Amino acid sequence: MAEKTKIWYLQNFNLIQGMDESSMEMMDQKSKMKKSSKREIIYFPEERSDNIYLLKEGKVKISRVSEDGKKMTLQLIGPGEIFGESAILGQDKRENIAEVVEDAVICSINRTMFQEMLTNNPKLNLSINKFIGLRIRKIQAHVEDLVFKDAQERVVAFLKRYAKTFGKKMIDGWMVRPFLTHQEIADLTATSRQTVNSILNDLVSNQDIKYTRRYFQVLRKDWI
Amino acid sequence: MAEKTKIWYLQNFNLIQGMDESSMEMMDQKSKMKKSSKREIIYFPEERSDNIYLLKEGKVKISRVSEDGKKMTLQLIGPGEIFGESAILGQDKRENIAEVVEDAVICSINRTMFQEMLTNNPKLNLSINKFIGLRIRKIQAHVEDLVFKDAQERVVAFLKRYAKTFGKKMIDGWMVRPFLTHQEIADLTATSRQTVNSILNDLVSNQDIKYTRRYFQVLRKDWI
DNA sequence: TGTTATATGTCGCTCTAGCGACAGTGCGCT
DNA sequence: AGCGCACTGTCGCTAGAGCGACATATAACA
Repeated sequence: MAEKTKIWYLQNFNLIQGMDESSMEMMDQKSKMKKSSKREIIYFPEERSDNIYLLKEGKVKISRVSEDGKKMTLQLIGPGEIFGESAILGQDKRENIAEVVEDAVICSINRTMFQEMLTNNPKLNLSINKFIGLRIRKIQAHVEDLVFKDAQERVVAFLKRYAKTFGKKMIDGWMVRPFLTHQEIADLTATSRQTVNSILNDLVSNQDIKYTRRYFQVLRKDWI
Repeated sequence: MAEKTKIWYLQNFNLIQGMDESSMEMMDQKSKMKKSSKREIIYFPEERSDNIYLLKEGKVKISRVSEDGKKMTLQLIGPGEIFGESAILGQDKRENIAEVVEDAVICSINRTMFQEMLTNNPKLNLSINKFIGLRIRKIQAHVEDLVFKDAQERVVAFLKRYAKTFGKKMIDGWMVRPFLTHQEIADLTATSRQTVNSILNDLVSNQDIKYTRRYFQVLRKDWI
């Protein structure tokens, strides 16, 4: 893997900004960059949490399965985000599944190594804390949605977030490509496939959104 | 406030174990200890996150209110636990409400001060990270419950946790005192007062639990 | 100890949304 | 081009649980 590219990637993580030169170099040397294609699993539940990951390109889905086999998606990770951070939060075993849902470039760093960098870089530590705080707030928002919002509101809230996180601004609204299947949205919003279907159709006929399998577009200006 | 007591309290926080002597002393000098009685509010939403808190005695409820005024309790904090940790996670304003629900002794530490201690004490940092990880896992478990469990299962799961966290082992099962009102349990489990009522009655007639306003007791051995 | 406020118990109505079933559609692969 | 599979669309049934209403019990406080 070309070193130049790797450093370029690294620098584009804002949390890396806090690092000093030597750590930066260490990070570059010690991290491994790898391409992973759709459906590849980065880690399973019960696996040891040995690494933390930086997602450079693509999308990764963090999910978990209940005892009776039901699926729930916790979050979608986009380019520039960290995942598997439980490794540095004192969790020895994974509880979630990390699966590549769009061809990805992922950088992995050994847990101990990262720990070490943290203690040597108060600034990096600060950035990481900020990131963790953000993550907590996201999960809490998830809880809030589940408690306060009905199915329709949850799906709409998700679509807004999806467009904001992964979309690009176009002349006629925000655009994301590709789009998800109804089932995937159902898993993300704790609803059923059929419910997602009817909600999406309502939104389309209401001219709020437009979509095919290949893209998703928000038409309403006040959505984002 | 007697200094002896304060130090004793501090030492009983396992996360404090990682600190060196001087930080320990600093913590002791710089932290403020205060008694707060039921219904007192420690912080409100929108307030600046200037402190983090250690709860020494009593119980504190972390909750939030939705735009349309509905309440949701996020967690109950017990003796020996930290709360308000968002202050060191890059969150400038509170999003939750912290309210004393049982007469409490609370120690508060300035955010900047704590930050400083963190950078000087890698071990303390590690402990804090562990604690944060635990908190994240708890919130995720909350999400999982909301998605996978029905009302009855959520209430039962909560009661188990409640007994385990706050209870003492007696001859005939785990005992907590005092108990909560049905409404409080409803807020904690995202159900309604009436539903909690009927579930609790079922559990009582099933000899799983026993309770009055003053205490709560788990009779089934396999619950904990 | 009486009075008031708060908590509990119970009923029945209503509505959301999950689920099975099955038909229709279109994407991808050879 | 054609076939098959995965995704989408629709319907109707049903269970879970929220909610209002009201009666009763218990605590709190003067």
